Amino acid sequence: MKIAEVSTNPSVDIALDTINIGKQALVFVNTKRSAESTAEKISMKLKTDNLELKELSETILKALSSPTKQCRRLSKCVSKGVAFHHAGLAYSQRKIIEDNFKKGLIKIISCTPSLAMGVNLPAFRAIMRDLKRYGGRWGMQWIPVLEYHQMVGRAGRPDFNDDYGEAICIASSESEKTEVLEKYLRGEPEDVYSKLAVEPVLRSNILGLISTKFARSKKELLDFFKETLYGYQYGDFTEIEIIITKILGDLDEWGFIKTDKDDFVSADEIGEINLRSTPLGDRVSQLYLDPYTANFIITSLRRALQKKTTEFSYLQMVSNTLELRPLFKVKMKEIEFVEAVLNDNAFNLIVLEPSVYDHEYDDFLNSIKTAIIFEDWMDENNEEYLLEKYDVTPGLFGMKLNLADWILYSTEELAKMLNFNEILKDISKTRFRLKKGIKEELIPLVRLKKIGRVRARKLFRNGVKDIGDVKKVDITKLTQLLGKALAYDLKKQIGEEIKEVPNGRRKGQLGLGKF
DNA sequence: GGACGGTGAAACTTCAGGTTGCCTC
DNA sequence: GAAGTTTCACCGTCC
Repeated sequence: MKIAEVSTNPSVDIALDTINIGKQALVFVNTKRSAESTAEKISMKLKTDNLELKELSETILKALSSPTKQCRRLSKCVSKGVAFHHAGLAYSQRKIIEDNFKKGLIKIISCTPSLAMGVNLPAFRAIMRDLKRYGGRWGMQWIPVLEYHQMVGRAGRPDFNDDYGEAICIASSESEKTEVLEKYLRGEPEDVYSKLAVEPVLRSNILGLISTKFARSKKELLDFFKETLYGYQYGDFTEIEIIITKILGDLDEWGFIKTDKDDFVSADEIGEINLRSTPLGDRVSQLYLDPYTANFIITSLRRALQKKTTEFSYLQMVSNTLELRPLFKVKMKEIEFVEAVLNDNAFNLIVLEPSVYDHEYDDFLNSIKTAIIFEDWMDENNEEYLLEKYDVTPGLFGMKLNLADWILYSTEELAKMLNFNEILKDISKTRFRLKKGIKEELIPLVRLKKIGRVRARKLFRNGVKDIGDVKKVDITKLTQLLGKALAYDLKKQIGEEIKEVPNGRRKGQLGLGKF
């Protein structure tokens, strides 16, 4: 098969050819940046004046309260029927792209593996530009065969009367071509390994089994794991026993379980030791927290009781948990700035700072940067600001925000269990402000339904600063600020019923949607 | 003469992804 | 390891 060479870039050419034959394609690349630039390159070769696409492009641009450069770039591509797709996109934008690719409106998506892993979006062609990916200190690595299968599996849309699909790998040389053939076309996929083998998961599961009284002794625990895929793969049970014993020791030390070791038991009996979870352990298990993280939080909170803390202290603690990884990385040019913030906050931190020479130090700095970003969000900076300043995309940020909220919720719960009442308020306040992305002064307003950070700030700027002000303010002024429906709704929320003047929108009448 | 803009090569920087809790309209 | 981005030297043009 011969494909017209329109550009110097084979994947662009194949994508354009796909459009020419009236089909759709997915282009898989190995970085977010590549996904964007490839989509851009393809779209630049295209001309369309499709009205539907134009509308779609507008919707995408307006997905966030203020568009980021990422939104603008995506919107521009979409106006030509091309899109990029990766975890950095806002959730709503991802959804729009997926839906409109299914509908056939968007012809090409250039994407990272996010698409192959998640949603099922079949296309006539799956173009695999990159089969290698950066793997840290191992340099560029071939991606797993399983992942290759995921991508190939997207080729062909039986429901669109395609009786076949095309999966195309792009090799940069003759030798690479041979390698691809050997590894992916003729090669065997890797074995599937149990996820239980990851220590945090194992820890959580052991605590869970004890907490639910599913396992009452080490022997019962061992029996359980022997039956799992994990036990099957590990094969050597003495090895498993050593790991389980170590974890039990940790759980005991952290106060999440109790063993009967205080009573005298002989070595033979040790397998029969009675295991019980403590109320604290039960809560940790209910919260789905990794016990290691739970212990980390508790020790940090103990430190918080001893010293002056700020909201930054808690944000940094949260950023330092395993759950939030991978963190936002400190870029070369940011090191100085991040270290300066670290110095300013050093006295308030409740997490011990590792030595500069420690290999953990990098991640510690990353946790500072992540906390800085959270703090900026609480200071009411928007997604556009975060992208410009830190190169943090809305999608990834949203994900971290959600995680941080969960960890702060768990922190709150643990503090309650331990009666750390002095700091409880600070934790809740931090969580609330982070979740809403607001300064302290907006807290009362945001508690109202349908009032988020943007509307609350608007009200505040216009002198409506709390519930009392909402009561006092004239309905006309409120309508000016928020629109009629919302203004009346707000008055209603605070228990003030105002008769609606006629000529308003009738009940059940809806505005025109975007589609 | 100097400000400005375009161009291309060299230097530099960075690199995929996502499940968990709980609540509320 | 490679792509994408930034930087910088160089040159031409215009006022």
